[in-house]
Amino acid sequence: MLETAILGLLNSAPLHGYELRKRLNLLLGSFRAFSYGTLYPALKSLVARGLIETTEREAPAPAGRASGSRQSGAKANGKAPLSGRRGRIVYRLTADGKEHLQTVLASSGPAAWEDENFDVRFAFFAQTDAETRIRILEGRRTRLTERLEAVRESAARTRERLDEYTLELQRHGLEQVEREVRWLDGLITTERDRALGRARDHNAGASDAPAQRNKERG
Amino acid sequence: MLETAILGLLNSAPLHGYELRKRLNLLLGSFRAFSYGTLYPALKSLVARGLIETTEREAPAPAGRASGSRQSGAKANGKAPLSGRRGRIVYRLTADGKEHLQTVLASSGPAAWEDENFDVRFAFFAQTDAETRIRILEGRRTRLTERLEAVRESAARTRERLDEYTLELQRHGLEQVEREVRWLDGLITTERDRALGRARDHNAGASDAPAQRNKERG
DNA sequence: TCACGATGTATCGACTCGATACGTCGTGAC
DNA sequence: GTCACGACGTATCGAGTCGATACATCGTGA
Repeated sequence: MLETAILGLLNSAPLHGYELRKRLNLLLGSFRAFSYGTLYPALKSLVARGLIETTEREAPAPAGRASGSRQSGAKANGKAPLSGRRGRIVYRLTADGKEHLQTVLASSGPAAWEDENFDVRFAFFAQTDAETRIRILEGRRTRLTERLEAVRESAARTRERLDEYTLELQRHGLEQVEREVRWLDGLITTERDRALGRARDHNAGASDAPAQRNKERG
Repeated sequence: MLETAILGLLNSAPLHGYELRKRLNLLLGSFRAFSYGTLYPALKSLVARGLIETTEREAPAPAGRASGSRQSGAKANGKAPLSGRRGRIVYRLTADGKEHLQTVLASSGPAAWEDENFDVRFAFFAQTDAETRIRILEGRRTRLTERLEAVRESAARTRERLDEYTLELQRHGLEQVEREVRWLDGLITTERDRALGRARDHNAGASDAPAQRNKERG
């Protein structure tokens, strides 16, 4: 769900719509690509509910009418797209919004591992505590294996009625889901190992840097 | 696109809505699952445009008011769900519909290999001629590699700003798409081999059964 | 100078889903 | 027997989303 993604991004830094969309689509990569027709109504709704607020920074070229040169160091670095453009609408989390985000990120019900939500929840795992991460991953895994079972069963009942291309499509779809399950297995193992590592560190009092992956060199 | 899928299914046999949806979701397997809220309006639109027509067969338990026993051999076989229920609305292709379907199945433009259409087009490859099949597969492949390139590029520009979970999500997404490309490569090779086989058979005058896959035993 | 592309906000129509409503029919529990 | 439950069957509604589009500013380069 878009709203969670917006809140999650704004939790790191205030952003305006255009930049928000770019980061959103970078965040979710090849999975989804929210459009403005989705983004702007969502922002409006969030403002109306008091979860985010607008801060009209970067005033629209004040006083000096149509004169060309911009006043701030706009293209000075040449990298940051956050240069002084024109009346952009920058959104920021309110206290209510922060609270709501924490509630959502701490939840691990079915809503968290359904198709339309899982990737967003996963994208913000860095802001989610370890037990919730594992619960969501396991819920997702169960969900996928259930679907796998259902498809296999209904396919077995009607196998001979389908032409080869339909069969190939089904076979490919099943394979994709199976691969997803194996991916989840790897992630769950990693999370469990980390939890053990943290427990051990807690006993022995060592570093708390959980950033390295145990399968990185494989 | 749902409409193409409906026309394609009705091209094999007349069906009513409920059965149509079941076959639709079996056909597309784990990819999509059209709901009634999509199906019935689409049927209505197709009827309005004269591409399909309703045939009110299987009359609604005529005359014999509320008496229990059904008159036809309803559960006699126990397998066919097409037994004599109650006033079902059976849809059938019209001549216009058949023609439209042929036009659509023969087309191989960008619309055929975009995300939302490709799987439906693929599901009806058995009703599509070989050159169109290859063009669609190659178009799809090009589309995916373009997207791969775009995601890789934008990821390279912002790699260090992302946390490990976001990176893992991106990596997984890229891997899925890469696998899709390799799948397409295999299909394209198979199609090309078949085309050669057909050409050879045409010269030597042998069988025209194109059903076996050349990678089945791999 | 002026066309073009990037930046930026915003809306509209079309499509789709999930939930829901309503109704028939067969089956099995009690 | 009867009654609840699940399969079958048609249909609509609200909400979320996309793609196209509109409009405006600004920088760049032909």
